Order: sequence, then C-alpha cells, then structure tokens
Amino acid sequence: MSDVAVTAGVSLASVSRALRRPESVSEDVSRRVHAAAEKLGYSANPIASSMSGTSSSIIAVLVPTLTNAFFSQSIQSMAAELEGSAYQMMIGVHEYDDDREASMIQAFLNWKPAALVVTGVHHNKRSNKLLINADCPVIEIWDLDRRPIDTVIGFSNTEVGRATAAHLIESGRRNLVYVGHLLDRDPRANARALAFVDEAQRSSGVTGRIVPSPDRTSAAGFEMIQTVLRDYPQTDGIAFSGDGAALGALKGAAAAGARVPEDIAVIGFGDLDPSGYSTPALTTVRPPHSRIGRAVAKHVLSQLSNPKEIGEIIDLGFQLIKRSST
Amino acid sequence: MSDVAVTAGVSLASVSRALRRPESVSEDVSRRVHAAAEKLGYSANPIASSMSGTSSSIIAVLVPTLTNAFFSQSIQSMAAELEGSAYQMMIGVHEYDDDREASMIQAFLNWKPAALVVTGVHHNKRSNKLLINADCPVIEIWDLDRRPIDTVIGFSNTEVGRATAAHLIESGRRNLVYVGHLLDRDPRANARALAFVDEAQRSSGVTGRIVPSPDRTSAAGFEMIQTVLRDYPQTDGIAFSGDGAALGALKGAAAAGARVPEDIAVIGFGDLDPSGYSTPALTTVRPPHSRIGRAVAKHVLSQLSNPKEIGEIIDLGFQLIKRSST
DNA sequence: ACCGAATTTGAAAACGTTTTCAAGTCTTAC
DNA sequence: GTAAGACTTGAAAACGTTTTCAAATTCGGT
Repeated sequence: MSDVAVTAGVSLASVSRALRRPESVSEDVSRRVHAAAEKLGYSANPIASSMSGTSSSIIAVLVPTLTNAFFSQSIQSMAAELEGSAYQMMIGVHEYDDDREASMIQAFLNWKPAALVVTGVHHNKRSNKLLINADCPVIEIWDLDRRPIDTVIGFSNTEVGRATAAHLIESGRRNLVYVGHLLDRDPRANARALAFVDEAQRSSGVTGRIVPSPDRTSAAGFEMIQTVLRDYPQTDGIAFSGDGAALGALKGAAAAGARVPEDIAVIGFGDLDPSGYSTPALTTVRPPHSRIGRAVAKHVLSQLSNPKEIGEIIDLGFQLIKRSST
Repeated sequence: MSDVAVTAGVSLASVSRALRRPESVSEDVSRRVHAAAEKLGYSANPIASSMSGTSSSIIAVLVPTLTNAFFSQSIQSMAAELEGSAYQMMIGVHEYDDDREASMIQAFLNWKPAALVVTGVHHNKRSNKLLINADCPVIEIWDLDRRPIDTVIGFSNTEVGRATAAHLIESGRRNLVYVGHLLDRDPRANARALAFVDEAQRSSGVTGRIVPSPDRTSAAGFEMIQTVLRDYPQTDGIAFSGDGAALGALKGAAAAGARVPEDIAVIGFGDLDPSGYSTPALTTVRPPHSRIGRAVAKHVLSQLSNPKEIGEIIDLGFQLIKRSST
C-alpha cells in the first residue's frame, strides 16, 4: 500500500480512503490512487483490513451436512450471488451436533465475520447466547417455525409436514407412517414428522405414526419400507424425511411385493435431481434450495451496505410436487 | 491477551509462547498461563495471529460446483477430519470458469492460507503462475493425469474412461456413445470422454463417439438418450459423465421403447446414493469422494506440522460398480 | 568460587490496514 | 477583505498477536 501511496504521491490514509470510499476524497486524489493501484496490481490485504476495521469480509456459514444436496445447493447459489463482492465464505459442518455447533459459532465469531449464517432456529443455550450477543447480522435459514434471533430465511417445516399428510389423506390414504432419520437431533425433520402425525390425527379414521430410521440413505429407505409393511401391514401412505430414502423405498416396496402407488403411496422431501425420473416418479416436496442461498446473499449485502435495526422474516415457501408415487 | 498476561503475572510474549509452544517456556509459566487463559475463557484472535504469523489458519478450497454430490462429499469429509484442529475452511465455487478460478485463487492467496486446495490439474496461465508461486502447500484433487504443482490427491479420470468403455465392450457392446456435459470446460469429464472413445477405437469392430449434452441433470439424460437412439440407432452402450443424467436416461430409454440393458447398456459416473436403487439399478463408477477429503485433511495437517519439501502423488483409485443397467 | 554457555524472560518492533485528530486550504456570506 | 464554516489531507495511533533482540538468570564444568 505504501508503494501505491508513493506512486500516487499521497499519504497512506488517502490511499485507504480513495480505495474504500472514493467520495470522501478529492477527485484528483481518487484518480491518481486508482491509477497507481491499477498499475502496481495492488489489492488490499484482507487480514490487515479485518484487523483494523470493525469486521472482516468473511461470511461464516454453518450447516449440519453437505452430503445432503439441500444445503450444498443453498451454499452454491449463495456463493454465486456473492461472486464479485469482496466477501468470502467460511464454512463449517456440524453434523447435527449442538455442541459442535456452539464451538463452531464461537470459532467463527473470533474471525469477526461480516455476517453469520446458521441452519435452523433451534440452538442450544450456549449457541443462543453467542448468537444474540454477536455484533454482526445473524441469519437463520431453512426454518421459520420460531421467533428468530435476527433474520430468518426459509420455509415452515411444520407446514411441510402438514401438507405431506394432507396430500396422502386427500388421495384416500388412511394409515400413514412417517419414516425419519435423526429425528432427535434434526429439529427440522422432527417438526415435519410431528406436524405430519398431528395432521393425520386431526382427520377422523386416519392414523399416523413415526418410525425412526437408522440412516437417510436409499439403502435405509429400501429396508425401512419393508420393515414398516411387516410391522404395520395396513400402512397405505408413507413419507420419508428425505428423497434419498424415499427413492430406495420405491424399490423396497417392489421387493416386499407392494405396488406403488396402488398399495402404498410414497412421498419424499427435497426433490433431488433424479426424483422425477424414478419408477414410479417420486412425489415430493421441493424446498426453495437455491432461492434461500440467493436471498441470504442479497440480504447480507444490503444489510452490510446500509444496516437496518430490525431483522426480517422471509418465507420462501415450498412446493408439493405431485408425481406418480402417490 | 493482556488480561491473561496480568492474571498469570507474566508478559504478553510469554503468554503467546506458552499458548503456542509450551515447551519453549518454563513449566511454571506454562501452567500459570494456561490456568489464566482457561479462567478468563481466552481464545486467541485468529485475525491478529494471521497478521503477525507467516500464514493464517485458513485452508482455502476451490471447487467447480457443489450441486454435484462429488465435491460436497469431499468437502464434508475434509471438514470432519479438520474438526478439532484450529483450521477453518474457506470455500469458493467457480462453476468451471477458468478466469473465475484464477481470481479466486488470487483472492484466497491474499488471506495467506495455510494450504490451498484446488480441483483438477488443469489451470489457466494465471492460475498456474499463482499456484507455483504460492508459499503454502498446494493440493490438487480429483485428478492425477498430469504432473502436479505440489501434491495431487485423486484418481485417474483417463483410467475411468478406459474402464467404462472396456466394461461395455466386455459385455458385448459394439456401438458406444459417451454423453458429456461441459466437456470443453470440465477437463476431467473431457479426459474420461477421450479415453472412452480411445479405448473403443482400439477394439476392432467397436465404434465410439462423443455426444455433448446441454446439461448434467436427469432431465437432460432423459432427452439425450432419446436423441442418441434417434441419431445413432445402432447404439448399444451409452455412458454418461454423471449419474444424474444416467438415471434420467434409464427412464428415457423406456420412453424411446428401448430396454435396458437388453437393447442398450447404460453406465454412469459418481455413484450417487440412489443409483443402486433405480430400475434397473445403475452400473456406475464410484470415485473415492470421501477418501479424497480425508486424505487432503491428513496431508495438510501433517505437512503443516512438519513440512517436507517434496509433494506427493496419491492415487486413491476408483471402483466400477456393476449393477443391472449393463 | 568463577566463567562461559544455555535457558528463560520481557520490551519493543513488526504485520498492513483503518480511523481519529488536527492542521491546512478552500468557499461563502457579509 | 475577513471570518466562519466546509472540505481535504497527512501524521500517528490503533487493532491483537508473534517474533526479535537483548537482558537476566540458571546451569555445568573447572
């Protein structure tokens, strides 16, 4: 930077000003500094900037997993939207572990991020405290079933659960099962499961139950549907907490000698790319993967350029995609 | 940190030393400092550390995409392996754009990362220059068909292409087609395609051709197989650059009135979770997704704790998973 | 006991910016 | 022509560590 200052014939302070807020400096100085910076190929050291400034140009993002296409897509679209801005994404994966989430939040906060993005609205005591006291925008994504700390961008998992059950009931199913993985640790999947059962129980003549699954893979879905059909033979509608398992279940039903959708309707969640091309094509719920990422980036960018006091609640909704498995 | 110093009754320098290299300080001081740090809940400001130190505790990772489960899985396993170390992952997505890759490398380098992880061994001039001059370990992943800059961890895409064709030929197919997306920009998919055709042409009586696809989705696969069957009706073996498209193709074949595998064999690449549960189950190639991530993390960690001069070439291989579609 | 070497420690410089503060220069209004 | 205010600029402090350097202490060997 001092090279730029010398070349432009101004002080360090002026270089910094010209580069960061050109309007705060005379046109002449601005021009000379930009020319010098260009000529010397200068780009500011973001570490030093973070050191002085009140925050860094890091946006910290915390997700439970990346193997799940849900979050990867949000992150990808967020990255795309952030492209060209000076912000970098730092990402952490806590694998649905509350304590790890808390330590990661802690670790991230040490970097004085420009914004902190976390998944969901349920956090443990320590996380909550950290998030409330964080002096940067906090964005909670993928859920909005609870009052947010600052801003929340997502959809209602409770509504998803209801809609899922409602769809099965409308199509004439009476004995519903929700197969979920990690329900005790994934509050969003749990919210869907609870709402699913609740919706079932509101309707007369309809039963709804939750069956926990050891995994969320297709292999698990393949096994679980057979288990369910064995343990609860009257089941005629089954929902999975993810499309992966639902896709496996399609094949599992065949293995158990049950026809989909005639004998049993199958519905997933997530709308993976191949879900529309299975046999039969999978009915599922499509959450706003990419729109969440974009909305987060836009919100952060606008929040950083002119901060507002109050957070927002942005409901991006979801779509139930009716295909042939129900 | 000065609070810790006061509490422990030592100087700032001693605190820093005690925390970073306890063996460089008397046992007494070390004990007092650690006690004080614990008591005050002190954790070092990583920005300031990066500022002084020769590098930051950031590991920068650059991938072409995250929607593709391949890279997400590597990143996830890398994150898991890094858990507990002081390192944070900064990630960038360049969407197969060489110029964006270069600017992202540039931007990342400004953060003085502890290591830089990039995808593939093909980079443009500017990227190459930056990578060669980078004063941190550089790890190239997911490919090893070329001499690496420093260390490379992955598998041979050329071998994948060969093995794919060889498998189809062995199973009696004679007119092979490789359907690939973005072949001009994805050097790895391109290497697979080229080797595929080359292997076909080595065998007498076998033809091999490449057909470019506008997308890598299941929808594209659904369309492409029909296009191929129309334009080259004699085709009896078809490979896709990704499982997504291959899964769509399974359904597309049915739509075109072709039976899989009797009339046409279909093989994918990637081994997505649901690929084993399609009808028919998809034959595919499984790259070492997670092992790459783990190997990268391990390599970086060991390289950082005791740096060696020379890079390594780590071939993690791949598996051809034979299922019912071939 | 004494000297040199090894070990331990603290003061201060360094990292590369941003920001504060005060000084200097320019307007504008009388 | 002058004073008050606005604008522009540079010097220096600040950000929180790590590292260098030199001083002080301990140790071992004679």
